[in-house]
This record gives sequence, structure tokens and C-alpha cells, in this order.
Amino acid sequence: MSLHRLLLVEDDAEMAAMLAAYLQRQGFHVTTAGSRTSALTALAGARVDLILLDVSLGDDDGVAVCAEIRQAQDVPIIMVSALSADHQRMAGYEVGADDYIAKPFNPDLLLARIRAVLRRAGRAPSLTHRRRDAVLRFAGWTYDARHDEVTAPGGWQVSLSGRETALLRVFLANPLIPLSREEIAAALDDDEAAEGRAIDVLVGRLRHKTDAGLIRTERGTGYILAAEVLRD
Amino acid sequence: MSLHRLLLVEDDAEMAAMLAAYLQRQGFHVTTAGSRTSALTALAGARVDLILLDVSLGDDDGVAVCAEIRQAQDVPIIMVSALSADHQRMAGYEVGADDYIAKPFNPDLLLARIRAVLRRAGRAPSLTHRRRDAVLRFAGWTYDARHDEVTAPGGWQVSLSGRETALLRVFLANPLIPLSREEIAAALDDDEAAEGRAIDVLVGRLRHKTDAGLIRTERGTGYILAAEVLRD
DNA sequence: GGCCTTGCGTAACAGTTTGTAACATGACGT
DNA sequence: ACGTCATGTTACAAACTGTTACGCAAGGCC
Repeated sequence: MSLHRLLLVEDDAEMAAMLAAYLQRQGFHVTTAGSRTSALTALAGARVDLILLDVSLGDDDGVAVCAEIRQAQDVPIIMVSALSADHQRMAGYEVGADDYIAKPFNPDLLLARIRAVLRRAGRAPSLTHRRRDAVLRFAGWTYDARHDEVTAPGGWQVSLSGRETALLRVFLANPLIPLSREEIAAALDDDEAAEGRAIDVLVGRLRHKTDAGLIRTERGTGYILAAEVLRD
Repeated sequence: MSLHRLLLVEDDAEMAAMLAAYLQRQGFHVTTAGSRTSALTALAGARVDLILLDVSLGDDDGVAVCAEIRQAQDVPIIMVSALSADHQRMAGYEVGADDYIAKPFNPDLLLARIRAVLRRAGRAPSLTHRRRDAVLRFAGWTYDARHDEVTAPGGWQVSLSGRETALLRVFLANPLIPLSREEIAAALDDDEAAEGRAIDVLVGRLRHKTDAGLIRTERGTGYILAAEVLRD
């Protein structure tokens, strides 16, 4: 994985600086560009793993820039839009953005989105549709991705609800690393889930059906799957 | 697509002949092999898109054969097992089978499984996690795969339940071709759904929320999405 | 240590989703 | 036309899911 390289295209210099600083603290390599031209230059000059693109660039039209980039390179793009109107969003979509987020946004949420997009864009196909490696083992448990079957160490099969299975997959895809509620929500493709305490309750239910100790709490942070995951 | 080539490895000659005839009628090119050796020979000699492998080969151990094939080539395998005991099933899994089915099986279900595996094994990544082409249009409607948003021709957004969305995706992945209930169930990764009339009711609900005419009934067969699907 | 603040676990509740069963409707063959 | 069978539709029950409220536990602070 090493360091992911982000290109931040944002014409508001102050905003750009703040964001860049924040993202750097979070472990990304960040390049900033203030205009369409410099963005394209930066893209040509160095490897970029993901572009954060402000739709409301002063002179240029962010949507057009997005399309332009898309034609040139296959880099994931997250559009940042000040107007959260749906129409605007859709315009971003149709041009090929991988995700969008409306200003003002929660930094954690942005982070979660970035990770989610990077994960999806990565080489590894999504857990669900792999052919080999469809059976995962962790702490004596077994998860079969093909039919969503979970087997306890004793051989007993436990039945999880759809949501519980989805949560388990999130943990299995990120073993031994702490996940914030925002990240979990993003991975579940459900931003609203980060609002209330739905995630906590969900984790509780999953714990109840599996081993209580499997998912540990990182106080103040989130949850972590306390087991290595082996692929067959 | 053209003709998919199946290799049927089955030592019961009568069963093999019946199955082969059935599958040929369904539009597959079928080769049969009665033993481990002839299976490997057949594999070496011609392109094979999918292997149907009986676990209970007379002399040989189907599981071992599966592993052997896996090492040699990256061909999807569906294991057919007479013993539906879970343990046996799992043995098939761990060795890398893409799916399994227990004898005696419903021919339609087998067919659905075959199609599902072929679909997953195909080049096209699953609809859900594509980056481009995430917005599909059909008959004036729009489906955005990234956030599961469905928009009516007038621009109104309709909210579908999880199950309804999944069904819509199945239809969108197979536009203009009739889908049997078994195929739909298999695509939904839910074999039980083929039992009762869950699919009918589900289709009804989806129809209700979209255009009544979008999904047509093929009497005696199943359902069909009566619209072309355009990718942006 | 004791107290207080804050975060987390969980039980109870309500809204939603989903499958089943039963009945209604419609299509097809005779 | 009539009967039969497949599909449409509705009502209901069960399961699922998020919210809220309350209690407990973990740290911080004195």
C-alpha cells in the first residue's frame, strides 16, 4: 500500500491548505492544484492515486475538468461540491466521478470516503465476488463469501442477517486495524449509519452471534477485528 | 459470448448422458469425462469455460481432482455431490470450487448456478463495484449503482428496499432476456427464494414502484426487463 | 482513592422489510 | 364458453433495523 498520493484540486487557497494539512496528518501524500491547468500538469508529472476535485473552481467548470481527466487517465475522482443540490450531484456523476461529497463536510467522513474509493479502486476485487479465496478463516471461524455462510469453531453454522453479514465483511476486509464508525458506515455504503448509534447496536448484535471477544472496542476510536484472517 | 463449453466429469454413464443431453438442449457445448485421467486430457485438449465435477467419482476422489485442476488451470468449477452433508460441501469449498450443488438437484437450478458462475467468472466486473458506467439508463429511468439511487423519467427519485434494488440489478444485468425464477434466485444468491412465490411478490412490488410495463411476464417461463440498458 | 465526565453495551420499542398464504384475476387449451 | 393453471394482489406474521433510554465501565482530575 505504502503512501497513497492524493491530488487536491481546489481554488480556495486557504481551504486547500487546511485540507492538505489534515490529509497529510492522516498519512496521505498530498499535492494541491488551484486550477485546471495545474491539475493536468500535476497529473502528467507524477503518479496520483486519487483526485479530490472541487466542482466550483473559479474560472473553470469542475465537471468539465472531471471529464477531461477521465479521458486522459483512469484515476478515481471524488467531487467536492458546495451546492448539494441533487442536480449538481448528478452532473458530477454522469461525468464519471467515483463519489461526491457536499461542502461543508465532516473530515472523518471525507477520510472514510477516500479510503472506500481507494479500496474499491485497488487491485483486489471486492470480497464478495472473488472466485478463489472465497473461504476466510479467522480465530477458528469460517466465512464463506459465496453463500454468506458463517461457521463457528465447533462446526455450528450461525445465521446472520444481511446487515450483520455486511458488517462482518467490513471487518474481514480490514482485520487488525481499527475502524471508526465513519469508516464502517462508508464501507457499508450508508452514510446515515454514522449519525446515530446504529453501528454500535449492530456491532453488539454481531458480537452476540459470534464470539464476544472477536470484535474489540477501541475506546474513543471505534472497533477492531481482533483476529488474523487467513485465505485458503 | 457464443457457445459456452462445459466439461462434465461424472462416472455414472447414464447420468452423464442425461445431463449432457439436457445441457446441450440448453445451448451449451458439452464434453463428458468419466475419470480423472480423461478429464485432465479433455482439459488439455480444448478450451473449457466451466467444469461440472462429481465429487463421488468411482475410484478417484473428486476433491483431489478439483485441487489438481485448480493448480493446472483457472477454470471455474461447480462440484456436484451426492452427499449433501455440510462437511462434504465444505471440503469442496476449501479446495477451490466456485459453487456446489447437491444431488438430486433441480435441472433449472443447476442451469441457474452455471449461468451465475459463468457470469461472475466473466470479464465484466460485477455491476455493483464498477467505477465508470455506474449510471445506467433504461426506458427513461436512471439507476445509479454507487448509491443505489433510482430516478423516474420525470426526475423523481423513488426509494427501493434492499431486496427490490437487488432485483432491479439482476434485471439490469440481463436486459431483454427472459429470466426464470430459478435464475433470478441464483442471481440474488438466495436459492430458497426459488421455492415459494417470493420472487413473484417481489417483482410485483418492484413493478408497483416503477413502471408497470417495465418488467414483462413470460408466461410459463419467468420475467423479462423490457427495455434496453444504456451505460453512460 | 473517590468523583465526574464521557463513551459504550444493551434492552425495549417502533418502523420497515420480507416471505407466506389465500384469494382474485387472467391466459391458454379444449 | 369452460376449466385449469400460472400469475397478480392483498393481508398477515415474522424478521430485521434504527432509535432511544438507561446503566455500567473507563479514564481524567482532584
